[in-house]
Formats: sequence, structure tokens, C-alpha cells
Amino acid sequence: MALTISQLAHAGGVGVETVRFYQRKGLLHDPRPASTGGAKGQRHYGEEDVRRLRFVRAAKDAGFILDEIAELLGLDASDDRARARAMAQARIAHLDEEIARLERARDALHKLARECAGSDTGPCPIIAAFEEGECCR
Amino acid sequence: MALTISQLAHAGGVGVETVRFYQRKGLLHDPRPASTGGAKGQRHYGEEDVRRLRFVRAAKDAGFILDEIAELLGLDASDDRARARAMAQARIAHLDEEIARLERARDALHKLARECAGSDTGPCPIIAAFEEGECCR
DNA sequence: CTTGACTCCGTACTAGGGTACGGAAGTTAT
DNA sequence: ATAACTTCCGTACCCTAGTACGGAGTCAAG
Repeated sequence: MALTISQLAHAGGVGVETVRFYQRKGLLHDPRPASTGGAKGQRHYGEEDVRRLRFVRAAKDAGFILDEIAELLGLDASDDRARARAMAQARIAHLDEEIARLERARDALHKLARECAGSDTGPCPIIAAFEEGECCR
Repeated sequence: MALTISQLAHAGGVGVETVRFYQRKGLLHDPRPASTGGAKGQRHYGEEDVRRLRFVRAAKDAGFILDEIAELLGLDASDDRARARAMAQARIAHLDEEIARLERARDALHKLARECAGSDTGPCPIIAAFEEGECCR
């Protein structure tokens, strides 16, 4: 049942280098540091490691940054509901802000592109808008 | 009329270091390289430089990355309308993709947070979702 | 027992957009 | 004229999330 690092990486849908990166970050167990049997050679992994890696991917897809995921991994599903909820709310607020910012940019650009496509005379409205220093404000 | 670098920076709403960074990137003129009078001391700036810096900020607010802004600066408002339009379209497509990605994350998280707030019994749905490795898909 | 694939490990590099540091030279105010 | 402030300049560093590299060690099959 013992998996090699590349099998673990494959099971989690990431590359070998990413697994090692997550170990350095403390997101995945690194079966070396404190006398884990004195094995100085290759490391082997089990189901628990695969689950942990999939947790990281799922949380990342949900928009959490790696530092937050490190904290989430330490939470207990029964005991720390309030904390998990607070972290989710904070992340949602962050995502909302970012989405609003990008939408403002997108809408402004869309408007300019339409103006530019509409008339072929005079200077380009896109470039002109930037020259005025006013576009998205 | 001649502005110092800190006055230019202030006029553009950025820091001195940012102006120098933009000069290195080729976004702003760097009045040294080719015999600009042999002035080896401090540089001074005028209205043109302020306009250019504001152009950079406006284009950046519209979502363009600095390399694209460098190209936009080289376009002529009369001659290169097609190119400006194409760049705007590409940037819009990029922004749309990013917005969709963030919205998927936000909606998934919102759903989990609501579930978690709804019932105080059993394990936290947020943590449970990540443990299943399924959350946003 | 050798070959070839895999692993380990530290370090450095990528993108993107800056920010900070330290010493020298120039400028301004008293 | 001297102190105090700016500017100049290269270089290095920050963040996030990885990716790549190179040399050495290890493992399994032929």
C-alpha cells in the first residue's frame, strides 16, 4: 500500500515538485524530521497522505490561500465550526472585492472597445481614454 | 516647470521607487542614456512625463499588465486602432476567465457557509467538503 | 551487476508589481 | 559652509504558488 512520491502526486493531481513544495510549507507531512524510524532513504505514503493532499486542492479551488489552508488542516470538523465559518466569510469578502475590481475593469474596457468598433474616424477611444488618465476611475 | 522625480511621482499618485521601476521597464522616459545634454546629475520632468505616467495608471486600472502597457504606449491613436482593439478584446477575455474562476470559488464557499450556519449538529460542512476532496467542481 | 528510472535535497528561477537598502553625489536652507 | 534633505544607482528583497536544475543516492529488473 505504500505509495512513492510520484504516485501520491498523481493521486492528488499535482506534480512531484508541488508535493515537495507543500511539505516545505507544512501542508503535507514530511516523514523525515523527528526520528520516524531513522529511514534516511525514500519516503513512502499512504491513504492519509492522499486525503490530505486532496483536502489542500479542494480548499485551494475554493479560493483559500495556502497559509489559510494550513490553518484549516489543523481545525477539527466538530470543534472548530465557528472558526471555519469565519474563515469562509473572510475569504468570500475577499473574493467579492476582487470580483468587483475585475468587473469594473472589464466593463470599462468593454465600453471603450464598443466605442472604438463603432466609429472609424478620429483618434482611437481606447488610447484616448488612457491619455486622459480617466478610464475606470 | 521642471519637476523633480518626487513631484512627478506625486502627480501620478505613485511612489518615487515606482517611477524608477517604470523607467527600468521602459514605460517612462529615462532622460539619461543617449546624450540628453550630458546632464549627469538629477533629472527633471515636464508635463509630457506626467501625462505618460497617468496613461500607465489608467491602462493598469483597466486591467492591462505592464508589458501590454509598454506596447500601448507605442501605438498611435490614429494609425493603430485595430491593434488597440485586439489588445482590449484579449484583455477582456482574460478578465472574463478570471472573474468566472473567482465566482465559482465564491459561490461554492457561500453555499458551504450557509450550510454550516444552518445546522449546528454533526461535522462542519465546510471542512467535510474539503475532506471529500469535492467542493467547487 | 549494471542500467535506467526514480527519489532526495538545496538552491535558483518564473511571473507580476513593486519596495527597500546603502553609499555617493547633488541641492537647499540656515 | 555646513547640515539636512533629495536624488541617483545597482542590487536585493517582498508576496503567492509553484517549476526547474543538478548531483548524489537508491531501487527494481534484466
